[in-house]
Amino acid sequence: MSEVESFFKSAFSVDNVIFGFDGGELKVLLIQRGAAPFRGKWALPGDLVYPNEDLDTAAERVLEQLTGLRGVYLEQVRTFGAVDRHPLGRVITVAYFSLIKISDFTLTPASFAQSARWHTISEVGELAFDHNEILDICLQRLQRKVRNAPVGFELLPEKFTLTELQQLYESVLNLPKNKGLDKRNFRKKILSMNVLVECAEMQEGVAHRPAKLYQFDRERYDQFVAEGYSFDI
Amino acid sequence: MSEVESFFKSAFSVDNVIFGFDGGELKVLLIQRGAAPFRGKWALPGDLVYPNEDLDTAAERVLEQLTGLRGVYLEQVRTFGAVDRHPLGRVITVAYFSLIKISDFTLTPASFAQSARWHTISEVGELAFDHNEILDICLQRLQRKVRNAPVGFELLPEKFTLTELQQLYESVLNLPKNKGLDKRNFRKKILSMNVLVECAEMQEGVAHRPAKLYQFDRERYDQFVAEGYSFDI
DNA sequence: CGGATTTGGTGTAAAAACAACAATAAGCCC
DNA sequence: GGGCTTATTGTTGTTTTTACACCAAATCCG
Repeated sequence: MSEVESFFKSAFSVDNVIFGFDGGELKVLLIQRGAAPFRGKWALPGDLVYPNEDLDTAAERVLEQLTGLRGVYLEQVRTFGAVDRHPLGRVITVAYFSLIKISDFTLTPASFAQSARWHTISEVGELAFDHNEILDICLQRLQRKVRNAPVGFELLPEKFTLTELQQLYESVLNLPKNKGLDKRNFRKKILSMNVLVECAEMQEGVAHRPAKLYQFDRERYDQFVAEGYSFDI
Repeated sequence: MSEVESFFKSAFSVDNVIFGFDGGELKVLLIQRGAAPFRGKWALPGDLVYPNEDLDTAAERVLEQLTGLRGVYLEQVRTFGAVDRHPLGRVITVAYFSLIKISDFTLTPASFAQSARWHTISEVGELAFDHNEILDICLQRLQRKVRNAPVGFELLPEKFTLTELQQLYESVLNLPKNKGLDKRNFRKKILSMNVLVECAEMQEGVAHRPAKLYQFDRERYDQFVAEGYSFDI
């Protein structure tokens, strides 16, 4: 223990809250710890930052090693630095959240090794370290962010239906099933922003009337932003 | 240099963007560096975090040592950790901003020693390290925050006029003098929130019609928040 | 003392945004 | 074809936002 203590005299790490959206629900990717402390407990994926590595790079690395994904949405949220947050020494951690299209997620050797698994937010139990607090803060940040920036699309496939988009918002914002958003008003609002383009294709393989597919038009959005527009739901 | 290098092998610091409001303008408190690197350059007040000190505590300490103030508004903003941000080694820094009533500010020995001085935002030149970037990010954060939380009052004296409050918003949000907020609409909006109470006193010593003084009623605000209200300007 | 100067304080009407609400359409399954 | 399931669409009343101009109260100065 004392060697470990000396190694951990003062270090910094990144932890990554990886959100995904599947089956109409917001999920978070957790790993099961294989070593002490908190062996066997679920935790946020994270790692120490290498001496010659930028913080963002470290967060990207953690994400890529676990999911195989690069270039996805990643945002720093806050740094957690309580003196006693790590039982083996002083470790402050910089928390990030990332948004991935869950269908792109592929199991990597690291995800096997760490028994990574998607958890519905509500079914997350007691996590290692202060990871419950970190998850909580990151979720709040996502909830704010999704309302004033078009980041929701990062969680959906390229082409999606308006119903899927609405379910995404209801799930992220944790709105009760019945007391959710009004379908007509939601469509009116999102379409009036002019950042969605209608694809030629329709939904396939469903046992009911197929819906139109839409895509987010980032170029047009960027142009609106340059003109002073601000996304708001 | 090499001893310094070994000391700075890996460390973390806090930097504090201290905002004040005076003469109708938003100001930031900077210090002039007395030692290398960047000797003589203006910089944000900051310090290394002690081994047994929480991050927030370190930020409070930096603030108190420089201004003599405790218990003022303080918020963590972001952590800056580019590998080369500090010329002598790896130092990541956690940026905070704080809001103080500039009239409460008293020069401490530390402020003399560090030649602390208030700078108007627009007249801030090139700062040490990556402090221009930090200042910029913190200012953006303040601009967002001031619109959806009642933090503006932290910059004003206990009792203030509605004109002062409006000037505060215009200054923080950097609105052009003439194309600012509409006086009537601003008053209507802020008063309709019911979080200001009219004092019995009036403004004194002005060479024109004196204005009513108001106070922010935090209790009432907290109660509204508990009921689901959200501040928004 | 009276007029000039300066800032404080107030209301209304038009436009836009928001909220509430339900009936028809299009495909699949049998 | 009939039943099932989800998709799609408009209107109306209410609230919120915006735009806009005049009188009031105090000091200053002649």
